[in-house]
Amino acid sequence: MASHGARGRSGGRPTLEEVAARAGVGRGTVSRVINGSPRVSDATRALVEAAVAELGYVPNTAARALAANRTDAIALVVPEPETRFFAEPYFSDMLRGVGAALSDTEMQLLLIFAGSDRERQRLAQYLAAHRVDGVLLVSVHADDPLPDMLSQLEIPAVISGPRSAAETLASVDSDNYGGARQAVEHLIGRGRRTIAHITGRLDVYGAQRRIDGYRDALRDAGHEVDELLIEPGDFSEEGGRRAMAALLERRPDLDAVFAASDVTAAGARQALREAGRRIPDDVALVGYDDSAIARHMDPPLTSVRQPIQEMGRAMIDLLLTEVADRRPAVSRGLERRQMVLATELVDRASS
Amino acid sequence: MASHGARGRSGGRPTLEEVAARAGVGRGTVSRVINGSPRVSDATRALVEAAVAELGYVPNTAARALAANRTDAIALVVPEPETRFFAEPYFSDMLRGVGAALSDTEMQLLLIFAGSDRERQRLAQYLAAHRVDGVLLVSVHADDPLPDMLSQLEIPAVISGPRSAAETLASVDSDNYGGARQAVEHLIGRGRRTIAHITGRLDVYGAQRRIDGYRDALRDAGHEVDELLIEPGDFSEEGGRRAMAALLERRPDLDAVFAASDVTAAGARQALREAGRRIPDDVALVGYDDSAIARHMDPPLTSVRQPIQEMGRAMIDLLLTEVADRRPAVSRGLERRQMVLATELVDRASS
DNA sequence: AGGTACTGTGGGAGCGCTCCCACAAGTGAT
DNA sequence: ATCACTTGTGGGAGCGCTCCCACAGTACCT
Repeated sequence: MASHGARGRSGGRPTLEEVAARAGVGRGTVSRVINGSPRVSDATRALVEAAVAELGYVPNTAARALAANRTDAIALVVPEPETRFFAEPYFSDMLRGVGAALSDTEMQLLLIFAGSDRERQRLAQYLAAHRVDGVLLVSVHADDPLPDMLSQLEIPAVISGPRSAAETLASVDSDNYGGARQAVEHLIGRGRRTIAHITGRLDVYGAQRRIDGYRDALRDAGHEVDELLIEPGDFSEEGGRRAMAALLERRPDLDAVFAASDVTAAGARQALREAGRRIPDDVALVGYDDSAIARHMDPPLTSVRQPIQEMGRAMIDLLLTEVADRRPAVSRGLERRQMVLATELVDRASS
Repeated sequence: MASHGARGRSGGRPTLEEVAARAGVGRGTVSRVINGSPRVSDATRALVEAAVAELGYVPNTAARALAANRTDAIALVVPEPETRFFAEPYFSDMLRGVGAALSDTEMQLLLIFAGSDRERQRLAQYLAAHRVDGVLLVSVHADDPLPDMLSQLEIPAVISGPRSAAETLASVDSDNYGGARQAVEHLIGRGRRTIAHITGRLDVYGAQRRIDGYRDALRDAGHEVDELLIEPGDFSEEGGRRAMAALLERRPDLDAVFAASDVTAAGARQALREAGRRIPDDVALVGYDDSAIARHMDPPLTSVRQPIQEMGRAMIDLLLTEVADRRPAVSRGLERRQMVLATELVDRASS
């Protein structure tokens, strides 16, 4: 049938040249029409479009990539094992936002996991080959070499959750400081007096910002900040349980807890229950993320919602701008592009 | 270290030609080394490899794709909305298996959702542009036009779960018939006498096979098959609930139920509970999929496990063979390639 | 009349590969 | 010595685009 050896004149997919011949114009003109250049008369454009439709012409991506030195693809790099990716609603929401923002584009999204060393290796190779025009980085730890590799290769990148206040990459983040303030102010407003905080991993910038927000909210309300009420966690359930137990031992009189994540709050709840404290009667509990866990907890957990889908959109916006400008924002000496999106407190029965 | 400034003519990435110059050989020879051709002497190979390492050469994928007319990429097409994808462990397991099988390959995996019409449109465009060498199709309904489109475009494809016994595409499936038999034989072995079956969607081939397995297992054990004990479901929880209620009304004396999916079993459990039947004391319950639901049900659900990761691997094996052979298996007139993998009964407290 | 500026168009020159033919050199049978 | 292979190698000819220069045509000045 169709494809024997010599895929000659008319056998395979139509080429630009064939469309040009059909429309009775030159190759350049067809290219202009395909790429939406304004420098084509309406009559010619119509002619070309007809030919394209008749032949069912679809541009050859490889040829375009080779000639134009771009791939029309960006990667969403997840430096976590796949399991984490599927377990945490954060990622799927992010993917949704990114996908939505990309759907009006010709850009294609690649999902790349870099959890294992092996996968890291592959990714490095991949990036070195410049197989994507830009990279979206989510969930990056402070000491990850990935961002630097990206700068080195001059690949535009946007990070969700800057690594520090001095983040050099373009970044999108939710307002961790403000979110923490909301949580604490809410608890104060409910009449709680002794409010503890179980932090996230201390090497995560966002976790630090939440601590800052916690402190400032108390201070601004005229409470003093008792360092004994701050206990480090690590975003995990077990960490939350341990931290809560420690806090209860140290300050049995506490009447509220702000946990740095919903999962942490779940752990804390467990410890509270074991200690015979009722939620919210004895101790009010507020989490962070507004994940499915929060909605299904017993009692449902008051939590700080991050606009994750919107963050995904914002990342794409930033990235596409940089890609269009053909180099990372920082190397153009432009003002650093850091976006911070507002959070929202979702009030449920736990507080 | 490796990459300082003046690399070759223009300062960009090194090309084949530059590697050739550096190694003092011809372009063709370098290409041969890169692609692992045996027709290169060991001495020359060493020379070229050294040059590659020194220059940090990485092949240009676009150029290769253009010249060789292949993309070294395959797509995993999920004709479902993203939400389903993340909700069902089936997909993540599949992805794991596929990823693992692909990790020794140069092949790149693309994850493409085609849940909405819009996404469908994009996918069609994508396939028409031949941007992948092959396609993995999961969760395809009987009337989906996708498989035909693929054949039309002569894109190699492997489907998980054939659409019928006469599936033309290469396919991988678990042994639905055998799995159902295992479930029913298990119930018979436990001394159950009146075993009902809540089916899956009847337009899904696998669901039909499970009904066949149910029937034959009963027959072979000397039981007669009572059609009143077979109630159609649709794989959903609500469907399971409804079906169970209908069965209880019709045959209040039943003492076991084989449900076509864990989710269905969850619905059935609800109906049983409402009717005051205890599990497994009054009615034994067996599901299908061995999903997280099964493990977390109360009581934990006996279920038929499908080797989903292995299925992913098998799909890749089939697909890569077809891709290497450059056209769909069926058009080569080869024996159809249908793989069927064994299932395993996971015995828990519900039976 | 000539000059200048634009708009629309055609087509050459690559982009960096793979494929394949040509050919030199070696090997062994006749 | 001739022929017939085999092995290893070089490099031409594309693959189907984009980029950009050249140039015809038109418009509006001097």
